[in-house]
Amino acid sequence: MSIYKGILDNIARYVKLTDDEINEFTSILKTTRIKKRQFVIQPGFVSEYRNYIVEGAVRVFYLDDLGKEHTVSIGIEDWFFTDFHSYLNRTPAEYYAEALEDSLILQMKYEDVEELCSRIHPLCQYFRLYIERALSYSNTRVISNISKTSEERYWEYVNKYPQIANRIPQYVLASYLGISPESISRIRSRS
Amino acid sequence: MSIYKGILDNIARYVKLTDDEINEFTSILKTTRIKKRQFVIQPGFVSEYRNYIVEGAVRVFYLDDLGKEHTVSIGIEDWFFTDFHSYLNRTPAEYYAEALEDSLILQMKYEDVEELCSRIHPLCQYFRLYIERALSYSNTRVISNISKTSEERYWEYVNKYPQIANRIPQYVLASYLGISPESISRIRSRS
DNA sequence: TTTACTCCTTGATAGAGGTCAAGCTTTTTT
DNA sequence: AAAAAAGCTTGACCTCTATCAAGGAGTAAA
Repeated sequence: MSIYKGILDNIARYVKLTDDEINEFTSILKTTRIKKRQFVIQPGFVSEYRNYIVEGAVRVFYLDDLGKEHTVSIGIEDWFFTDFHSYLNRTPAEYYAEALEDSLILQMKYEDVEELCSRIHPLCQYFRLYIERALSYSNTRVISNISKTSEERYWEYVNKYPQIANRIPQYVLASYLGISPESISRIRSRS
Repeated sequence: MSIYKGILDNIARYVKLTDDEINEFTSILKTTRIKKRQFVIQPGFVSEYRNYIVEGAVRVFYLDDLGKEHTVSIGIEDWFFTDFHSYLNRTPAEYYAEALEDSLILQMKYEDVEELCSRIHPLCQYFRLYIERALSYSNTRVISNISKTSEERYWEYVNKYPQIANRIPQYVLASYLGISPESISRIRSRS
């Protein structure tokens, strides 16, 4: 089974590409294996790629002035990740992306994506439709952060993504939800 | 000066449209005037339109079970707003959109946008590029919410958007930042 | 110029959740 | 299998900020 099956199925849920277009698209994909705890993106370096996870788990996080980690995104199979600001503006990244497990990812360079999107209309449609949904999800997360208690956010996440919650360290989930690891531990013990 | 100047300039910052394409695009725009305190989107009704603000100010907010308001977005001239989840999935809205001033907006129906985007490649590009930046901004807001104190978030916003902060009621900004109005008042009095 | 909103401020109080510290458990490495 | 590293739990304490309550200021309506 092709390594590209996942991403091509993902695209096919939104648009229909011809065989030629599929070939053009897969030709810009770089396959990369990363070991657990290895960094794919680091502050100071431009995040050159949009990354798609074929297998494994990756988190993107911000390290603040006090040395505390704040997780921007947690991705498993069939998720995209990058430091979007760095990727779009070709400026040094502010975030780290770290493999939480040995992972296999597909990387597509900014220039290649832009070139293909400007030439292949359906591919442009795909990214537009995909990202509109990502934005809708991000809005939900913002509201959850400002309107819900730590306990509510924790159970909401665990119920919505049990397969992810059971797969990642609790301190990562804590830093994603904006809760201290100790509080997560206490929330769990309460029930 | 045309009422469409703002949105066409916005598009022109990303892509070049032909005169015919511009005409097709402007033909789907519905011009709507809304009075201060009037609702454009309400829970229970599908958010049919992507809305662009020509003149005025609009906020989108969520009303929780306890009757508290949580502001999703604050927009002034040259901003888009909608309940994206409702708009994309044709499901009843969960948010309100309320005019903070008498406003003039341009409304484009989901079906019309999709039809044009599937036919006019540069327009699809425009929305893709625009929304990628919106997503990048949304990520920044998430990190700000989980990593910064109320006081830091307040001054960050005021320094970044002084023209908006001075134009909207403080309780709206409070509910956007996830801070109580009383705390905002105390933060201000502290300096 | 009263009346009535709407919005903002200030004080008192309480509680959610952060921090620090120590010990325990599980996983990884050698 | 022992050692080391990584991750989780629990207790004590404390701080930030939400909440409740009351009053003040500014604006719009009558």
